Amino acid sequence: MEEKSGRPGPKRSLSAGRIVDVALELFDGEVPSIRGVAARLGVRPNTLYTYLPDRAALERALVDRLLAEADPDLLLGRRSWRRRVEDYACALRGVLLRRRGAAALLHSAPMDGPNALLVGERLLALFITAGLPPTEASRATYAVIVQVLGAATLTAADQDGRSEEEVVAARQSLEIPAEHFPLTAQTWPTAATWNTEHQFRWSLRALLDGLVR
Amino acid sequence: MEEKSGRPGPKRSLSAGRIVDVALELFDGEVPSIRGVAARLGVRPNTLYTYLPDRAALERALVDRLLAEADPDLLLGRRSWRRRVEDYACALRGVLLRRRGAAALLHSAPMDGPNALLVGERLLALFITAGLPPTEASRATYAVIVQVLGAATLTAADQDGRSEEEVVAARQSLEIPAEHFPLTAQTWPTAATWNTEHQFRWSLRALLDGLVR
DNA sequence: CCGATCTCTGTACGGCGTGCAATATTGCAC
DNA sequence: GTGCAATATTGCACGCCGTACAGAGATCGG
Repeated sequence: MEEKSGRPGPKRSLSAGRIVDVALELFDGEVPSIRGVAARLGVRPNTLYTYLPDRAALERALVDRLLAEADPDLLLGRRSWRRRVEDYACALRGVLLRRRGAAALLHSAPMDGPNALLVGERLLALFITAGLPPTEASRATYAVIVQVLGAATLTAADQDGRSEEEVVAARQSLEIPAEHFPLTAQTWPTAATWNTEHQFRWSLRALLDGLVR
Repeated sequence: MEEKSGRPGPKRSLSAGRIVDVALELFDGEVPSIRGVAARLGVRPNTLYTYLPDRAALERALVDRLLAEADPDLLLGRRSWRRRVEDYACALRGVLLRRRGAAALLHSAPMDGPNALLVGERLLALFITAGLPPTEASRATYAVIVQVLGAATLTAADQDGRSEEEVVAARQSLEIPAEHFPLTAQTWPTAATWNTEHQFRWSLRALLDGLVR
C-alpha cells in the first residue's frame, strides 16, 4: 500500500530523518561524529552515506531542526508586535542555549531552509504591521536575526553549561585592571550581566526602538 | 645581554608568538592544524606542545591577534562618536571577512584578551560621551559588539570567498515560492543585499539610534 | 666535569571523514 | 520460478587529526 516505488534492492533500514533524530539526541555542544551516530544506530559508519552526501548535510539538516524547536507561532497572535518578536526571540535563545553549540552551528551555515523562510516571512509581516515600508522591513528583519543569533552565540560560548547565576558570579569576580581600563572596571557589575536574558531583552528592545524610530 | 634566565637545556628554536604568526599566515577559513603549522615551521608536531598547552590555546591566541588587525585607534579622534563607532565596526567587519572563518572563531570564545578589553573601554567612553549613564553605556557596548560580530559571522558564512557582488547576484536569482512566502518574495531584492556593507551600516545605525533614543 | 633541566624527536594510540570493491538482498521481466 | 539489474550495507583502507610518552641530545649551575 504505502510501499514506495518498485525499485529493487534491499529495504532501507534507516532514513535521513531518523539519522537527524539521533544526531539531535546525541547533540551536546558539538555535532556528533558520523561514526558516533552510526554506532548509536547499530550500523557501520558508511551506511549513513546512503542517506546523506556528507557530514555537512547532516549539519545543515540539524540547523533546520534546531530552528524548528522554537515555536514560530509565537510570532502570531494578537499581542503587540514587539511582544511577539521578543517572545519568539527569547524562545529561540532558550533553545540555542539549552543545546550548547547550536548557536554557533546556526551561525555557520546560510539559513535558507523552510523553517528559516517561515520565520523571516513572519518577522517581515510584523515590521510591515509596525508601519515600516517593505524595504526597511526586510532590513529590520535581518538586523533582528543578527542580534538574536549573535547574542545567543556569544552567550553560549561564555556559558558552557553553567547556569546564568554561575556565569554572572564568575564574571563578577574577575579582576579588571582599573589603571588601564577605568570605565570598564567601574561598570563591571553591569558587564557581568551581559549574558543574561535581561540584557538580551534590553538590547533587543533598543534595536527595535531604533528600527521603528 | 638579552639572554633570559640561566636555565639549562637547549635554546628554544621557536616561540609562542612565532607559532601564532605562521598560524595566522596559514589561516584560511579555518584554524590550521597543529601538524600543518608544525610542518610549515619545519618541526615535528609535538614540538609545538612546548609552547602551547593545546590547540585551544592556539585558537585563543589567534582570536586576540585577529582582533588587533582592526585598528582600535579608529575609536579615537575628533569625529562624531557615531562616526567612530561606524568606522571601527566596518574595519573589524572587513578584517573578519578577509579572513574567512575568523568571525566564527571570534564568536566561539569569550573575548577577554587585552585587545578585547581595550575596544570595550573605548566603546564605553563613546557612549558615555553620547550622554548615556554608565550602566546603559555598558549594555550598549555589548549590544554593538553582538551586532558587529553577528553580522560579520553570518556574512562570512554566506560569502565563502566570493565578492559582495557575486553574493548579491547569487541570492537575487534564488527562487522564493511566492505562494508560501509572499512578503519574502516581494522584498527579496532587498534581502539579496543583506550581507552587504551597506546593510551592515544601516543596521548599526538603527541600533545606535535605539541605544541613544 | 656532573647532574639537573629543558627541547625536540620517534613512535604510537585512538579518533575522524569517507572512497571503493565485495556481498547480500530485493523487485521486475520473462 | 528464474535470472537480472538495482540497491543497501559491509569490510577494509587511506590519510588526516590531536596528543601522550619515553628517550636523546643540548645546555646550564655547581
